[in-house]
Amino acid sequence: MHDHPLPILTVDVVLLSLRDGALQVGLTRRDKDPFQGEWALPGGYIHTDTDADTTATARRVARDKAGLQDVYCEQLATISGPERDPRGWSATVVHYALVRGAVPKDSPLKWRPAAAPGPLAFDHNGLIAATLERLRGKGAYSNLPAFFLPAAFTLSELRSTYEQVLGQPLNDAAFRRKIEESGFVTPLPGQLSKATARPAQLYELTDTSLKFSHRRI
Amino acid sequence: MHDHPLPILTVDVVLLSLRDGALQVGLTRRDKDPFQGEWALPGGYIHTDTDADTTATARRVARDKAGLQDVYCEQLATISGPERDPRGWSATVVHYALVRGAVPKDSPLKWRPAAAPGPLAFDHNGLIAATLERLRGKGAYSNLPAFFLPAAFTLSELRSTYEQVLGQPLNDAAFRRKIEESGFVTPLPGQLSKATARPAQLYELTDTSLKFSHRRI
DNA sequence: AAAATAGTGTCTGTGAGACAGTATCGC
DNA sequence: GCGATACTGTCTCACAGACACTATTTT
Repeated sequence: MHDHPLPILTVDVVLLSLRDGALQVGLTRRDKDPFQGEWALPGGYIHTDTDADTTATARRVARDKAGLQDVYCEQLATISGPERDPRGWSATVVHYALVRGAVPKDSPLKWRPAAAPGPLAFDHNGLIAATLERLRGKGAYSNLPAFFLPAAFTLSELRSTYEQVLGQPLNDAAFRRKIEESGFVTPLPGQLSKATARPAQLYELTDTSLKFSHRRI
Repeated sequence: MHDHPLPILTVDVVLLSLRDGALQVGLTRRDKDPFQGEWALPGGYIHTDTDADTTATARRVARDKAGLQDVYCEQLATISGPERDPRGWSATVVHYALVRGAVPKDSPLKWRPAAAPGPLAFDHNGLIAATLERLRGKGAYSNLPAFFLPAAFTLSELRSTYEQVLGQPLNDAAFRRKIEESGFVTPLPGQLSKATARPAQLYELTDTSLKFSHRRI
């Protein structure tokens, strides 16, 4: 059929969560060689008997290795080469997954700041950096950052989330205008948050799928 | 090492060229099963002894199967699943490659309109459609469309290229303003095109690598 | 001169940023 | 009342589209 050996093919998942006002990435400790004992992104092999595609593999990894059911998962890119894995020529289909709301207390992962996760196995530091860059690019024109929030949220929380994802402060009045006109969110009638000062209107995502805006948020 | 069989991993290339005022895609006829005799994207297996990564594989395919040396090549995505190849669970790392200038006369490929390439093997129609979508998205904010042009070009040719890629007409005055301010191109001093009417200033790309603009072109 | 393409100047509407001002809570 | 957070109204500047206008070539 073919006269070239197939490369090692894996799926790695950059699990991201918004916690303590900063993007955090979920890491696991490797229990086998190569890089045994070092921190790494959760990942695994494709189960050709059950996985519908590599995104299904990523979802399975998030569920089985991290206990996370409710994530927004998307493919980032495939990174490959002869040197990145000591076992030989390898390719990894990298996905990123945004955790909705707070991370469960019993999460088996270690959560580290995504901007400075510490030294990791393989080229995983680079994969996280590439994910953050993609997130910044896509987040400025879509409802992607809202996938970090629980079902109901205030516009102040939403703006703060966009600021964390985009890495820059946003003008409050302009943000409200643009979000209003984007149609990304719908107010929950009568529901107000119980904040420390004046209560704020609660909103939910109009559509929980990825939506784009023709304007920059 | 692992108890799951490795999927079939290939690299497919969506070769694109601007010809006769429309985007054309380069196709090859399959000489073996599956889909023997049908039209398909050029592709192949990774040569783990020589290829530095999957983009190197794509460049090698463009060179050996299409005779194209001077292409801009970039990864699109990895498409995978149990059904897309009758031989079993497979993944293909799709790249797209933009051919600079005219296609050589002796190109062994058949060139078909990218918007309507006819029925193709595997899921290759979908891969072409996804490439066109990516091209539209990326082309509106970058110098990507200019990679279809030869080294020297006029602003009218550049605008026409952007219009082909974006699929919509562009305002001439606004286009000149935006291109001017983007810094994407540099005038070639004294050189003028020998067009049918008034000669036009010739330009070249300031930087032949992919550059982004903060404004929409 | 007419046709054709290249290139410029100017008006206008839209939208983003800035920021002051108002509203509603806890204390 | 005061502080804090939520929200709104308005001004201004930047920029995109429209389009008329000028410029330079071939025929």
